[in-house]
Amino acid sequence: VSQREAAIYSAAVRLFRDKGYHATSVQDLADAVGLQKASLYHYIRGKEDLLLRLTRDAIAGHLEDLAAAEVSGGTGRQRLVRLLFAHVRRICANSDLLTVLLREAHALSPPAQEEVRRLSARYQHGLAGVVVDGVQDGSLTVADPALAALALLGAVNWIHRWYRPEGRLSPDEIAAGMIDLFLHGLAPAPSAREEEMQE
Amino acid sequence: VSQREAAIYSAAVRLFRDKGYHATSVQDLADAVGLQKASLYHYIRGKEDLLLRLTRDAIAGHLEDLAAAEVSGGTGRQRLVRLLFAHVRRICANSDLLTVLLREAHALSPPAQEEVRRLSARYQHGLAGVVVDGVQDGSLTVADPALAALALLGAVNWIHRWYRPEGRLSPDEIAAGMIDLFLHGLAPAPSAREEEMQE
Amino acid sequence: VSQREAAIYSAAVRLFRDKGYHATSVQDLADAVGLQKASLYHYIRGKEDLLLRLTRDAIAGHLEDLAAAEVSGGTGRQRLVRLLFAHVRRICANSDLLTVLLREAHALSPPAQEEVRRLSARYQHGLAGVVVDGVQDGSLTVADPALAALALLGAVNWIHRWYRPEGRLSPDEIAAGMIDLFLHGLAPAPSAREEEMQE
Amino acid sequence: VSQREAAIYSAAVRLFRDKGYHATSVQDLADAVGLQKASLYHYIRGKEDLLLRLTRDAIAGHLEDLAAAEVSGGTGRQRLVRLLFAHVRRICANSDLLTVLLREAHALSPPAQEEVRRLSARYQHGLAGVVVDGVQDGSLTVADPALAALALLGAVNWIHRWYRPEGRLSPDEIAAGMIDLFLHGLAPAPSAREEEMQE
DNA sequence: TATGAATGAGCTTTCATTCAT
DNA sequence: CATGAATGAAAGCTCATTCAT
Repeated sequence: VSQREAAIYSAAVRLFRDKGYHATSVQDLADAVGLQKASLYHYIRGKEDLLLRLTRDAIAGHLEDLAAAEVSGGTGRQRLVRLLFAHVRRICANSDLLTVLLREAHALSPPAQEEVRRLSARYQHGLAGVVVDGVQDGSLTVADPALAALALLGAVNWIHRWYRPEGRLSPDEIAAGMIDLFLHGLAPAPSAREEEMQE
Repeated sequence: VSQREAAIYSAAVRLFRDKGYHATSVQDLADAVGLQKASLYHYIRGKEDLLLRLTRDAIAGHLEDLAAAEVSGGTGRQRLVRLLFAHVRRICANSDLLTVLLREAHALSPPAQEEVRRLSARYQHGLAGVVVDGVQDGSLTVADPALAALALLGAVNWIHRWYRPEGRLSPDEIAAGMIDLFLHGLAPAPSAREEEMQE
Repeated sequence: VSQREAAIYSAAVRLFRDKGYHATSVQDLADAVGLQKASLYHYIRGKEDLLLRLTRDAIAGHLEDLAAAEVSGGTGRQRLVRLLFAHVRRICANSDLLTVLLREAHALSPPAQEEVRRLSARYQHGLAGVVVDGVQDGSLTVADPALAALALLGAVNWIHRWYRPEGRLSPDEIAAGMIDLFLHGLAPAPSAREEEMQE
Repeated sequence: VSQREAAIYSAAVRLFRDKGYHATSVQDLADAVGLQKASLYHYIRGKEDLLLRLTRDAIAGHLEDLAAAEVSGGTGRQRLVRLLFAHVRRICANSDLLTVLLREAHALSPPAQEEVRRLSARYQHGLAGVVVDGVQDGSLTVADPALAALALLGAVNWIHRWYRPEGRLSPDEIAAGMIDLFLHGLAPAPSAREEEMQE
């Protein structure tokens, strides 16, 4: 990737994040990198292709984290903790990119959407697999691992909507706080599970 | 609200959800309700106004749930459980609407976005307040209530991305499962918190 | 003409004058008279017909003035003075109407424009005729009566662009001042005509 | 200004003059210059901007004439004669442009209208100033110079409504005829001013 | 007499993309 | 590599008018 290409990608992330994919015109992109509209087409195939690449890159990073966690040693719980840390760090470092991924993927063509969906599902299943591992090796206890994985994913992905670099908590503090919550819950030590189930 | 207006609103929710706000043309909306484009303008002020109304309605429902939970009796934990149940039920019943709210709100004009942001913040703070209540009355134990509220919100809002009415779990089962997870965590009985913090 | 019709006409004059014919919507007219758009059509045949009637009325007034002047006695100069007084008074009393006539007549259909053109020409020729009368009876001296009539017409019609009821001069003062100017000119007593002709 | 821009401007003048600003669509303009609608927008910012430029240009020409007359030597009367000649020539050469200026300026946005009004007022005051100069140096005699300036302006601006290049009088003949009229008036040599004042 | 609903035609403008230079 | 010019398509919206009630 040339320098120009990198500039185009990062401008695209920022613009798509700020204005949205559809509201960002090719002219906006050209202005942001100091080129004419037509010149952009030496570097990109088209506006949608640009979004697709961004989207793919975003997921690819998370899949790398997943792979690293999967091959790392220790109990399932330890691997889950490592994965969540990596996930939160990546989100905080690239929150614009995740915003674009989650908000604009539906602007892609059906086949591209399908690809994104497949890659996302792979990550989700990997995460669930780590939870299952923890259950099997006794380091985790959970009634519905798939549901737990979805809850975890939602909680951490939501971070991109509120995280601010200058905020109260650093990425690692956010990760630690969430992991603590997920592992030990909100209830004080021994609790009667029955009562709160009835609304 | 006349019958036509209701038809327009529900068509808008479905179309905005399926194709996205920008990719849905006024012509699409007109076709969906069997009117000419121009006739739509007897019922709506414009496309963006339609989105704004939808968005407001979506948040208003959740704010009603919040108010109901706040005035309900019992411990903070009990109120939190009630609120989460209501939240999950509402999301599952109107998942398209939440999708539109979360995905398309940025297409609104700056003042409208600000309004949405303000209303959303009110809900978030209300949720956090319930958690704080629980901590104060001893029914909940949590280090960072604000962070916990964000985690809860993320986990339950994420549901709109995967919930299918015909799926394995009913809305109440989803709510019960998530609440169980949030209250008791993934870790088996007593746990040493220190170790897992180091990645 | 019913009261409603009169209200519609006067609202139309005001709106056409303020916003222009094309920029005035039927909705604007309806709002101005407190009716619904559709109800207006009980009183008017259509928007253009409304403009045509206004236009015809405007010229008709001036043609009445012309007829009155023509049958009045005295020298041509006296009749010219009377006509100009009447013209200025009418313009000042109805400056909005003249604005609409002069500015918006071209929005009419070709046949309607032709009618307006014909009526206007009749007035112009009548005015020129009075000038010719004055030349023939010795009360006026002018090289090119037709040109003089056009100059007079331009000067007095221009009044609608600057006259304000609250202004420095009353309509009669304006008329008197202009007539004085037209009759005696700007040059001091005897003047050498040759020099200023060469630029 | 490129050739295309010039073609667009002149087409706009002709079309706005023939059909009026509102009745001229961007499609009409595009057809007139042999481009697609969208291509026009490489040369103009928008339809109203086009009108504004035309309008500004129209006044600018007259203001140049004014400046030239003001710095020219001789008596006030001589300068007035020069200015009127220039004015008439310009109107006859560009009568379409003046038609657009006078008839369509009200279609501009309020700020643009204000600009046009200001520039027009500058010309009017300049003309009145020349008349005042003539009064002060004794070359002109007039009771109300401001009123006289308005009368002159009306008479000459009216020309755009009747001038035809193939007509009986050339622009210079029109100018000479009008100037003669304005300087010496219609009344034969000695005249009793009182009588004609009473209607 | 009054109107809510409806509409076909048209508007100005923006868009992503192509191509000759 | 870069770009000015060009374009087909489509966008959101407004319009004057009609008509059943």
